Amino acid sequence: MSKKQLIMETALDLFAKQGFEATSVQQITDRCGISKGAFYLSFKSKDELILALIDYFMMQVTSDIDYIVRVTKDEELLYQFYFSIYQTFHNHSQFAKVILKEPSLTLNKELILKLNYYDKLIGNTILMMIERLYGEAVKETKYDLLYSIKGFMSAYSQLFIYYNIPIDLNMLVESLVEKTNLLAKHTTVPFVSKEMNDIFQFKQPMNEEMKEQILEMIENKLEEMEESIEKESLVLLKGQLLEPTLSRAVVRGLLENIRNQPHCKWIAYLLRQYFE
Amino acid sequence: MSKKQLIMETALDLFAKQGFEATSVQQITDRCGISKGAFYLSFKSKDELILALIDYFMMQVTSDIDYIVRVTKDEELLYQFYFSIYQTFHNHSQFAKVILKEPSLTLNKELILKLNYYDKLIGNTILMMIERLYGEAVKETKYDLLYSIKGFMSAYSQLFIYYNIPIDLNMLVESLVEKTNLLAKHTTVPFVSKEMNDIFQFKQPMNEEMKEQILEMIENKLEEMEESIEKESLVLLKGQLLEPTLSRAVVRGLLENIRNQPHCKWIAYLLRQYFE
DNA sequence: TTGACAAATGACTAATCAGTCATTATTATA
DNA sequence: TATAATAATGACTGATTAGTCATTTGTCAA
Repeated sequence: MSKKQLIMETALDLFAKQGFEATSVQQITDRCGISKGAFYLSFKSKDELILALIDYFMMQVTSDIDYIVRVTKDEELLYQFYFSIYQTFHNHSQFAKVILKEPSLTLNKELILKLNYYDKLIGNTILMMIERLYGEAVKETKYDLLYSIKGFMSAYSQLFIYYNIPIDLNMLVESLVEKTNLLAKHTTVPFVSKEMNDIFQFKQPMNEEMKEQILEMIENKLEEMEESIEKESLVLLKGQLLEPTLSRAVVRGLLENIRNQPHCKWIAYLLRQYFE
Repeated sequence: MSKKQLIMETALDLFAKQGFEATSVQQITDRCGISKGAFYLSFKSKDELILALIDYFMMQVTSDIDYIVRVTKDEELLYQFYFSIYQTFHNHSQFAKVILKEPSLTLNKELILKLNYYDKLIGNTILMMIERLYGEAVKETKYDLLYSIKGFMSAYSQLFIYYNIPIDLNMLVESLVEKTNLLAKHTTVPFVSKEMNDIFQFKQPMNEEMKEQILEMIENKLEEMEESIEKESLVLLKGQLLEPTLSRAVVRGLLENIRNQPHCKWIAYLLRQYFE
């Protein structure tokens, strides 16, 4: 494990237990068995550490959910969606604690923006799922459905983030699927309008700047990769980004190729957004 | 306004903006136009201040909701319930920010216990409402309904706590009433069981110790009250607490008498719990 | 073995902040 | 008005902590 990763995992544990502000850099480095100075070789500041933590986990979560929504067939989608959400909460419960408990951290505007940004991305994915599953039927109420789903996620997550109760995940998910379907099929009174939702999630359309960012990420990634199918795929995708020549099917296949390369999930997610 | 109150309101603003840890006592006292020493005449420590803030607001909220649930007739109950919740969020949005953003505050176990305590009380009130409205029909699913309602509360509260969007409160409430009724009437797959819920909300039955506490509060209150119907009512209620002689109807009336006396809401709430 | 480079150290600095207390100001009382 | 009692002050203390940097340790290639 790299030093950076060691610091991140150690810090995560401590933040989950004590909170961000109450955890000193000294405490982190003591626990890691390294010196304080070594910490500053990996991170420019303590703030940079928490931002890195958020990126590290939220990228995973966001791209996982997006992938599920895109590849799962309709009949199983809602089930798989909730299943993946709660599995993630379970696998990364330490991180979930930090996020759910500490959206304050008012010191840092950047942090709030970051959390907002990922919340927006996940919201868009959920909306996409709602539209696919229920179509025109929920035209008026889809934003309410989005908020209801978010409500279910937060209310039920508390149940097993703080306590280690053995959970029948299948039962939980079945229960939420039923509730979601009920609301989708019978709700008639809308409250959240498109405009209201947009105030929070004003769309950031993919633009040239974004393209540059993706390109840069790909190039960094390519440098550290060894020759392989994955690398070849990424090279082709880079070409497609610069000048679109490949068919949609080929692109889809190439994305599938790189998806399971560690750290490539996020690039795959961004490219998927860009190409559509 | 008393000095204590001035400090509490000033601190609330600052905590809502900057968070608890990031706000220094100096900052609070500067804003109040008093010295740092004066702060410590009103509060033993900074921690005591946040605990006092939580008590001050949560007592109001808890007793308000409980009152609504007890006096509103079934047909309007759900509407009035949500209406009161969101009105409270709106009126005390600064406080809501502190609470919703800062359930961490990991320094202080006492604080977490306190928040848990009020959450439990409110949960019990909501459960009482659910049982009254839907009865046996939701025997299996009432705890899920409780979590769904909590989910709605938190998801929708975000909408207008952080942004000052003009809100059609009536529409919001209608929309949540419909959702709640839908879930209550059609949910068949339960997930949260009584036992699971009890792990969080293990009942603290009213006991002798509680009785002593209420008595002490009443006596403190009586000292600062002037002769009035309210004082007379409170004296009678104190008698009833020591030795029950009055009829239920009389007790109910007396409680109604003191309910609107400032600061008596909480005593009324506790007495209501005790007498039933 | 030597020397050059990089990695790691931890004592130190400067800043912050909760809480104290000797002193001063204000108010109530006689 | 004089005296006592109470309220308020703010400089100070001690503790903590983010971040720095001169020094040491480790690692190679020559």
